[in-house]
Amino acid sequence: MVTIFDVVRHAGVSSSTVSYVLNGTRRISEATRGRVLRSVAELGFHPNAGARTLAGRRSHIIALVMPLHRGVYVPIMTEIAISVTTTARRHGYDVLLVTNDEGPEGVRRVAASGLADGVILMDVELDDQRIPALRAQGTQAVLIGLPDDPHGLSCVDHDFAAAGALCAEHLADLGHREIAFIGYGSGVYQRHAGYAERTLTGFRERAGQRGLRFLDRPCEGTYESTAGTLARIVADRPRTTGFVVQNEAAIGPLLSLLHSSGRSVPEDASVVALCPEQLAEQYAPALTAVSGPTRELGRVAVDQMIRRLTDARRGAQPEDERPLLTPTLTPRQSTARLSVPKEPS
Amino acid sequence: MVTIFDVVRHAGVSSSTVSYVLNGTRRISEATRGRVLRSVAELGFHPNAGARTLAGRRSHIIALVMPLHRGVYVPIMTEIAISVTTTARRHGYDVLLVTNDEGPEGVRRVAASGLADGVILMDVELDDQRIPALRAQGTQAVLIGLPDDPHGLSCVDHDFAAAGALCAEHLADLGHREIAFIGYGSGVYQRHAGYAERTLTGFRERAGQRGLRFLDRPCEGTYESTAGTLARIVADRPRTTGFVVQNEAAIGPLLSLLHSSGRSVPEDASVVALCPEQLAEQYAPALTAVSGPTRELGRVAVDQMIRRLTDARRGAQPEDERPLLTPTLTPRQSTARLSVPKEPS
DNA sequence: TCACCACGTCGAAGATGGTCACCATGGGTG
DNA sequence: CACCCATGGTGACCATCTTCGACGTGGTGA
Repeated sequence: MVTIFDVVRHAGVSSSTVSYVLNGTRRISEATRGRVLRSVAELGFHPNAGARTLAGRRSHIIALVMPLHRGVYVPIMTEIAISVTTTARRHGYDVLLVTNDEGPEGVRRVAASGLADGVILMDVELDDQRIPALRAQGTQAVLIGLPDDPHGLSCVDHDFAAAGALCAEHLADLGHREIAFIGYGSGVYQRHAGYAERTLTGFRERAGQRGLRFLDRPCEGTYESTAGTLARIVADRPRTTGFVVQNEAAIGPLLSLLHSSGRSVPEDASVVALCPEQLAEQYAPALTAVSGPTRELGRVAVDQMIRRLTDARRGAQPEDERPLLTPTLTPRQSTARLSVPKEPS
Repeated sequence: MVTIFDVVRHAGVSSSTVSYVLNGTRRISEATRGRVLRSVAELGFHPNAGARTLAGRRSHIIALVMPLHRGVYVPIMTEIAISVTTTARRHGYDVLLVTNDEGPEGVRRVAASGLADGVILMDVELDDQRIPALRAQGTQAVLIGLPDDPHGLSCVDHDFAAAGALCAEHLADLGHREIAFIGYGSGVYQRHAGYAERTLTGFRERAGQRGLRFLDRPCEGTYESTAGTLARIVADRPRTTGFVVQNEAAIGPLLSLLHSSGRSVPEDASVVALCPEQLAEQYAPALTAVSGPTRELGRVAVDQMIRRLTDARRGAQPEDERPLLTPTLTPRQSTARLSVPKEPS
């Protein structure tokens, strides 16, 4: 094993100098710095993680707590995890993957043992049980999602209300007057996943402002449930020409159902999806979709965490931030101007 | 911060006893054990990770190296990551998420610093650059996938050949004589992802044994490329009645293309997908699919790692294992007996 | 020319919180 | 009485960071 003293000998400096160079703790002349770095590279020195953690009282590790539910859109979570990891690396941190099956105890363990310097929580529920645990430990935390009471921690999330509003706006611009909103299964709403509600709220509000008639229906996302949902929508509001789908699993079924019921997209019905670009492009026709900057979510979360950690190390009270990331609507082939107005004036 | 000495005072024992109880290193009488555990629980003691790592010369952390490619089937990777994490926890290990953008250097860093006791590699290429780095460090490693030269490390993978064979078998049993195999885009084969080749080999072999005529075509998975692939298949072999799809992204396009070209599934064409159950169930009709036990993959990888680590700690040479997990075919609505034989005898 | 200062580096002494090889004790056994 | 087993205690590490007084060097102002 290569230790710091091997570097000390090889570079002809003291161990404190090596430490200073590697941690950037103090100004070191460019010449010495270069010599040390060359020795480090040549010997393949990597400071022992345990010793560094113990002596420095920080682990250079951020814990990322991932949800386990099926039904959450997994690739999104993964994309966030990856952007968290790469961003963390850029700041010299590694990422510990923690699953949620340990519940609040997992968070407590990771924080209390000093395994991680901070915790990033994904898929936050409105009254999340892990938050009090985090507060009690005095651990730095960043949430991806918005809980009821976020004091003492930073949050970041998509601006779901804006996303919902964008959908209404776009369909209104295209002349549609009657819209149906196809949401998630009731389980998602019961889990108090705020994003579902906020999207709906944003949609409703803007739809109201634009004078649209609208209907919203939960949907489990299976073929059968989507069929049922669509049937009820058509029964209640036969003149519906615009569809907003939030449940990604329902998109496929919805398209085939529309097709098989003789309505072609976008001539007879426009469909806006709330889903990642990648998914939207896979359908035929390609879907007009509203999506938030997923990778950004992870990046911002880590940046906030780094800020909190450096603040805390300086003895300052970290500032609670709460940015919302703006989604964008990308028009594709699934929406079109209402060509034959159902209500000629 | 609660240290082991707080427990020592509270329970009235020595620090080694506390350590022994917590690590199960040694027999401790039931009475003492209970007293210690009660104190630990009462004080909320969690051994300091850094100190434990330094003193014990092991971190209780397993590094999991994840690929970054888009286009690989992400949810599978995620499912593996989750099963790795939960299994590791059952053995008292945590999981460090390492992305592949650091390349072999990432693996080297994590191993040389003692940050992780072992490394699990996903998405292994045939001549993977990270493997020599691992060998040089003398780090314990388990690969998910099969490289060219796996000596000195354990591997686990699906039995892709068996999966390919199952597809051929099933279609042959149903009376189909002409089959088309729709593979991944050429990029996947160029990356030397062994699984694509092995599936194809298994399929070809069994198809040959069963006297099937078959055709295999790569496919990028977009709507356009799938359309092109299908057109060429129909042109070359108009009597094709069975389809095997390995590229999950091509499934949706394939189904709509078959539909729009007037062939209904399964009456006119049978489709077998090589994909996870979850995905297969989302289509209409639900797909007959061959899938391997994804979670099992992560579980087995971790179990192998644990075995290697305990062997190595005992001074024994860890045994290289190389199990292949058997896939299963689940019949659903997308395959049927060929009802109107094209070649009446 | 000399006192003084700022800068960069050294060296050595803790501090960090557990682990584990080795040792001590005490009661039972042949 | 010698020996052994079961149990629990003692203390030497583990490898780095941090801190702090000291020191050499070159520049500055009197």
